[in-house]
Amino acid sequence: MVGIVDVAKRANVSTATVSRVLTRPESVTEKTTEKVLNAIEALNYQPNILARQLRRLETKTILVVVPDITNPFFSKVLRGIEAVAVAKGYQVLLGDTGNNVEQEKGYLNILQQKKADGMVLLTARMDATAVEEVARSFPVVLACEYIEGSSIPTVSIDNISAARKATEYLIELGHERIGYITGPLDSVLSRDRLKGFYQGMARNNLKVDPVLVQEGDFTYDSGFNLMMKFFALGQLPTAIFASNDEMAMGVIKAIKSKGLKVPEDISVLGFDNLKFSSVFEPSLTTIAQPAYEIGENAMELLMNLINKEEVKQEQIILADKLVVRESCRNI
Amino acid sequence: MVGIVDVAKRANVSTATVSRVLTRPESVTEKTTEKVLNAIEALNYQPNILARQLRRLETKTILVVVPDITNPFFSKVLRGIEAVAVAKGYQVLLGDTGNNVEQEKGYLNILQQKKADGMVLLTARMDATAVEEVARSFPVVLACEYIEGSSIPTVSIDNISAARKATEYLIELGHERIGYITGPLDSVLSRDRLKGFYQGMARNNLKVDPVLVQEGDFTYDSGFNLMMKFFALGQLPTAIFASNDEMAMGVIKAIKSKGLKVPEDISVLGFDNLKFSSVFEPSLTTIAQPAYEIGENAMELLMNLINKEEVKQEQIILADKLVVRESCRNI
DNA sequence: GAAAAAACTGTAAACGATTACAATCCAAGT
DNA sequence: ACTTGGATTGTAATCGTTTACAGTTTTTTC
Repeated sequence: MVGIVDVAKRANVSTATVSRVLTRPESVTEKTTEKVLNAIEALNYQPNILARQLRRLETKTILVVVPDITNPFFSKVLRGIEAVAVAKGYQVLLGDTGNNVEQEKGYLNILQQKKADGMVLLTARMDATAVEEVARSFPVVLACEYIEGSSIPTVSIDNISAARKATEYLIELGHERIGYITGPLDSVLSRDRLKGFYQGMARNNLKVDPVLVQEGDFTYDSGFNLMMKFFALGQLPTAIFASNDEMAMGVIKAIKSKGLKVPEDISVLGFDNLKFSSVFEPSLTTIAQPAYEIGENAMELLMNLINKEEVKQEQIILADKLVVRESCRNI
Repeated sequence: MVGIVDVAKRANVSTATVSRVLTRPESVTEKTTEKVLNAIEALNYQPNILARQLRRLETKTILVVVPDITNPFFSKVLRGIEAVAVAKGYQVLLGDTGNNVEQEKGYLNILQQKKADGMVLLTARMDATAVEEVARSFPVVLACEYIEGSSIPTVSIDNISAARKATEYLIELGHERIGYITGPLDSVLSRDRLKGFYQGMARNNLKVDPVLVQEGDFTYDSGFNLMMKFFALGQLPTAIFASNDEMAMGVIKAIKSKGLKVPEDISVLGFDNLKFSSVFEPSLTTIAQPAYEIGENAMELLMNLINKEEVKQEQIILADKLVVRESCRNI
């Protein structure tokens, strides 16, 4: 292994000078710079980042905790994060929890052990106090999710208003008997969307039939199964609002499997605007989240925290958008 | 920041002992262990991993270079990698290249600078010699892709035989005039699948019409556009083999847009078996790759390299599978 | 040309753990 | 009681950089 001392020896300078050539070239003569660079070249020297990190007490690494990397929505957020991270000279350490709360907790340690300079959480199902505890001493930002009553910086859309908007869109189309399929209710995000649904109904003086509100888990299968459950119960709604696109697709498949048509017989509305949602038949009317931008913003927020710059805005709310396609129509 | 010396002081032992309690508890008395643990507890001490890493010259981190994390196939491979990585006490550093060859090269440095103990590449479009150079001094394994004539350990399916098998399936169904849409031809993987297609045709004494072989880039749009090109050229094939599912969907959309039906008028075959492929209408007949297992195997191979264990098998070929659904039928 | 200022370079102490080696302790064997 | 040897523990070197501070050289100024 060739180290800085080897370079220093070969170039006939001190290790300090070598280090300076690498980190603050303007502080050293052109002549010495050249000598040093030659030596580096000749020896094919690569500084050991670990040593630098230890000395500087920073890792230039951030940890991203994702509930499921396989979910295209999250991977898009992740990409936004990664893009600005590398632009700022940071690397991304990946923490996929597989939707497992225990693993989620485990990743908190990585921060405390100084293996990363900061963390962005795309999931916050674990003990809120544990997160807050860590956030007190280390840079942490939440993306997509948030923790109620916490002051941890957050970037997300306004799930409540988005769901309300979508619900009211269905109501405008003349639907009154609307079914709703939630995400897992241990996440605030799911609860917020549900809240938005209730608000939309209430504002228009419509009653929500409790049997038409069912808890799913964001998977295609749960959408399919819950729709089948609606069929089994008799009493169909005229429209279904599924709290993500994947479940919406399951719902539609279930409807088709009964020989009915979407949107002619039942309208279906999704949430996320996956790439595939426009390809699906019928193409999905859905709420689009700016996934990539959420990632970018989260990372920028984190950079501010890490650099102890003033954080102007602690809660960034990005705009969502209702994308109207074919899966909903007036009654 | 509370360090090991603080703990040592409070427990009235040396730093060496504290370290031992943490790393080899069996080498220290029960009584002292307890004292130390108490002190650790009281001070809420977390060892600084950087320091340990520097001393041990290992990072317990591996780098995964992915062409596009947003692609569900790659994210599934990644998940397989991550799962065995964390099981073995390693973390995953993510390198998304955005299909950009320059960025790909950049990630090689991370290894050389010792920020990771090893690397798995899910893409190998860059200069083969550069990769080999790095692989000589550091643990590297390739997954999905491979480098021709190189001895870098690899895990993938046999793309040639898989594509040949798929082609022959179409031929069995009676198709003779078959179109093929390749992936980007700067990747071996794409060239292999193309080779398999040619082989399948040749074995059955069928001529390949050169205009029916077009280069795509694995995106939905390229599938759509190339199919439209086939229409524009007149002279339609009776079946299209697209070298991934996303393009196959584009192809099908294009066919439908012309008022034709799949598979009644034209059969379409894909490759990858994405989650959505079974939901798509018609559901796709396709080649299934064991994405998760590829990831697992790659990581296990890498572990062997890192631990300098003997690597029994340098090239692991996993089984692919033709999944027959609705998008192809006999002529 | 000497003094002062500026620019550059070198010495050595960090960073915070691990671990080779030395020192000590303690029980068992004589 | 006195070795002996194994089990614990402590001392201090070490990993490979960065950087405060000191020392040296060069440039500027009068």
